[in-house]
Amino acid sequence: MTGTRGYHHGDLRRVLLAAAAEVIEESGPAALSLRDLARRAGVSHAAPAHHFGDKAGLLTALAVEGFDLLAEALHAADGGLVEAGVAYVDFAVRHRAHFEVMFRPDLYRADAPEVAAARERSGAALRAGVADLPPGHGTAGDAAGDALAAWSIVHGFATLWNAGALPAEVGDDPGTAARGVIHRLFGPR
Amino acid sequence: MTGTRGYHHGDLRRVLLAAAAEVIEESGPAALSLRDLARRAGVSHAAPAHHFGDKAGLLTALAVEGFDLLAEALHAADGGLVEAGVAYVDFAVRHRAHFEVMFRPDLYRADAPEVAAARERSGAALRAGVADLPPGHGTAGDAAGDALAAWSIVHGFATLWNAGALPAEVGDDPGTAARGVIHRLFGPR
DNA sequence: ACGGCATCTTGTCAATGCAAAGATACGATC
DNA sequence: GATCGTATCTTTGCATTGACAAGATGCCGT
Repeated sequence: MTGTRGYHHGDLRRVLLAAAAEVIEESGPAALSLRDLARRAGVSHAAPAHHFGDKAGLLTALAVEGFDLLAEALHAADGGLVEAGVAYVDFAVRHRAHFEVMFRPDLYRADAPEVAAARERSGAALRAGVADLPPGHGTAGDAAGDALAAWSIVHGFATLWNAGALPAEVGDDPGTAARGVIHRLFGPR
Repeated sequence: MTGTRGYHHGDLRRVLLAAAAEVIEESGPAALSLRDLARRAGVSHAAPAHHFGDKAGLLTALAVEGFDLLAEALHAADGGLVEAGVAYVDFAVRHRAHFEVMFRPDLYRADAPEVAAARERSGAALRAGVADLPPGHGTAGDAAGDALAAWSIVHGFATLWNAGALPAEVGDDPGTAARGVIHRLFGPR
């Protein structure tokens, strides 16, 4: 099914998305070339256009996939807001390419309905994590504010980590480092 | 001095950097074209290469300029860690193009010595803000941890704001919204 | 068997980044 | 003030890319 050699590739769409993620992870979105992806997949240079229309179309598909993976990761993280935050950072590091594209609206069609739907799914997962917050945590029960602060701190940490902007003393395990940071917001005092 | 017409432009380097920032602000770094910048400046398409070598060189210069502007903004923000954080967010929104490039190492030569120096200048400014933190703020005097948490939350908020990822309820003034978020970390309880 | 349709290919064009080689003017030195 | 070195800018050329158009191939249902 997947190893085909004939005229029809059979799995091109998935292969192209995976190759795109690989390239972006190694060299960033700027180095992405549709023709290079086609070469890697062993198809003609115009084959990707059929599945995604253009470059923005491919990145749109990648963003949708990313938002869905994120929603899944957040749902899987049982253990309150702190663990959801760790899962967020973990996702950003493990799926660096998806994460990078997702929050770069100039690279894809961020207003596409499929994107909005996928984004909403992960947004709901995030809010569910905040709802688990035990009341009386210092903040005056402002759930929206809590969510914004939590989102900001994990998103910022993940972004800085991926950008290589953090000093070496932070360590080499993003999960534990993230936990320490998140505890300053919502953890035990 | 600046309105030259002759063979020599006289101010090309600055004009190109300004035009680049403008283009990036409007359409993102992916839409940046050296030839387009040259057209805007009224020079030949190869003129930019002389000043910056290549595209990465231009973005390197933009990143250096950005780190210096950030250091300046942080120094100017007297009023403790909270105000420094607000200044950080304010910088990211006002100089969105610089900010975007600064934390995208794949776009420029992040290992260039001029970049490291400029980055260190803004890093020192950030740490100076953290040192102002009154002790006994809940955290056990872990300055490095405080700095990391503070940097993460303001960087994340700024990034999400610029990406247009935040819901409309947050409002339209990044400064006040940021203040609310930062207060959850270090503000009065 | 046949026809519709999704999939993939070939060919083409404008735009871009980069490099090489040449033209022009500024400024220091005499 | 003339001359020479050099920084600045232009012209030309080439490989790569994204996007489009038209055609080839094979799967699938009728």
